[in-house]
Amino acid sequence: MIDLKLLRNDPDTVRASQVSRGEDPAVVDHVLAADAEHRASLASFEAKRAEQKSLGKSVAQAKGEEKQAVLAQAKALAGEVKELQASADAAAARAVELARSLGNIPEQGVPSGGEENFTVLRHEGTPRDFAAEGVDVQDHLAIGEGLKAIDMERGAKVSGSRFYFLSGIGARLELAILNAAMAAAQDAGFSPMITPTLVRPETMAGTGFLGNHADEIYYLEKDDLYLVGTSEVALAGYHSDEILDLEGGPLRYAGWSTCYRREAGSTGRDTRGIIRVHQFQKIEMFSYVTAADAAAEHARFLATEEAMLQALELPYRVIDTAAGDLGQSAARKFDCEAWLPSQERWMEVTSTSNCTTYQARRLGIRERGEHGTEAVATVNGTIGTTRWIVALLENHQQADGSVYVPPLLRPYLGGLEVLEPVR
RNA sequence: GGAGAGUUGACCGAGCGGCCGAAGGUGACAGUCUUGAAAACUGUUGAGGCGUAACCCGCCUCCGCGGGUUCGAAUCCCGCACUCUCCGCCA
Repeated sequence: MIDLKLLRNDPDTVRASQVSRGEDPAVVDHVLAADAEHRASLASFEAKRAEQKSLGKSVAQAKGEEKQAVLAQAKALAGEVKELQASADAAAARAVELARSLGNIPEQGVPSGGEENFTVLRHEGTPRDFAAEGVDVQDHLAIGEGLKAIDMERGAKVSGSRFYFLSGIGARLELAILNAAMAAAQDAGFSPMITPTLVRPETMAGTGFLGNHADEIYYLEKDDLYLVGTSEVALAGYHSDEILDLEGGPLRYAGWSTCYRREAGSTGRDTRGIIRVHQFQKIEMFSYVTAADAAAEHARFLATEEAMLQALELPYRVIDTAAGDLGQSAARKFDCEAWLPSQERWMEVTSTSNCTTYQARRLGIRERGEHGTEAVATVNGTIGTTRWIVALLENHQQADGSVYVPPLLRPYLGGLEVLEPVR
C-alpha cells in the first residue's frame, strides 16, 4: 500500500504515477475523498466515545435516583457511539480498499507505458553463430528429449498440459542449478530458507498477489490455502507484523521452493517444452532493507543475478521494465533475458523488483527510526530456476546433440563436462 | 479423529466487570558512583490513528482474531485461528 501521508501532501506525484502505469489518475481523488470522509467520521466517533467514557465513569459514583438518570443517559449515548463507530469503520474500509488499488510509485527513470515500452540497459555476452559453427539449432525440448532429460508426454498423462517430468540428467541438472544458485546466494550474504508453499489468505493478500494476479494462483478451497507462485510470498510473510532491527544491515534470505502458477491467461503461449509450466522450482533472493538503502540493495541483486548468468556463460540483456509492467508492488524492476537460439528472441530468466515500502507497509513490517517506527523496504529477485535449463540446453548445444556444461555447474554434476545424448 | 490446557507489552509473568495501556521481574537506554568496567542505586522504555504540516499537548483504538452481553469488557458468552499435553490412527 502507498503511504497515505504522501498521497495527502503530494497527490500530483501519485496522479503522475497512475498515468505512467496506464491507470486512471482519478482514483487518486476518490481515495482522497474517501480518506477525508473517514477522518471526519472517525473524529465524530472519537468525540462521542470520549463523552461516553467520562459519563460511564460517573455511573459508579452516582447513587439512587441520580444513578438512574445517569444510566438512562449513558444508555442513549451507547447507541449513538455504536452507530458512529459502525460508520467510521465502514468509511475506513472503503478508504483502505481504494488506497490499496493504487500501485507503487515508479522510481525516477522508469520508462512509462506498457509491456513493450521497456528500456534495454545493456547486452552481456554474444549469442553464438550456430550457422558458422555448422550446428543445426534444436530447441530445448528436442535436446532434452535426446538427453532423456525432459518428458512432456508423461507429464501430460499424469497431470495434464504444462506438466512434465525431469528425468535422469534433467533432474540432476535442475538440482545443480538450484544448488549452485543457493551457494551463490549464500556467498552474497543470503541466509538459506526452505519455505512453505501453501499459505493462508492473509499472507497471500498481504504480499499483493491477490490483486491483479488472482487468476494466476491455485487455491485449495477445502483448506482455505493458496499455493505460492514464488517463495517471495512466504519470505515476505515471514516477518509480517514485526519491528525489525536493521542496524546491522539488511536481512537477506534465499528461499528455495516449488512454485505453482495457473497460467490462466496464457493459453497458446510457450506451449512447447518447459518454458511456461504450472510447476517449477526457484531460488529467490529476498531482502528487508532500510528504505533509504533500497535502491542500492536492488542494484546488488541485479549484480548477483548477472554474475550467475555470466558464470553459466549465457548471453543475456538487461531490461528496465516499463511502469505499466511493474505489477502492483514494484517501484522498479530489472529483468535479465537470456538468448533463446531456437526462437531467436530473448527470454526472461531473472526478475528483480524493488518494492520500496509498498509491500512492507501492507504487511506491517517496520523498523525503529528517528521519528518512531517506519516501514522498511523489500527487494526480491531470482537467482536460479527450472527455466534456466532451457537457456543452458539451447545455448550450450553441440552439433552431435550433446550439451556443454559450464564449470560452475560441474561440481554439482559429479564433474561432468558434457551431457551426452542417450541412444 | 477424541479429550483437555493455554494465547497479556522486546521477553517472562500478575490481573477483582469501572480506579488497567495493564502490577512485578528481565532486557535495553540514560544518569549517579568508579581510573575504567562490573555491582548497586535512580530514571526512561509498546504499537496504530485523529486533532495539526511538525512539536508540545489532548483524545481514540489495540491484552491471538471476529462477534455478542453490558451504561462500562483484558476480565463474562459464542465462533475461529494458533500453541501445548494425553488417547487413538498412520509411518
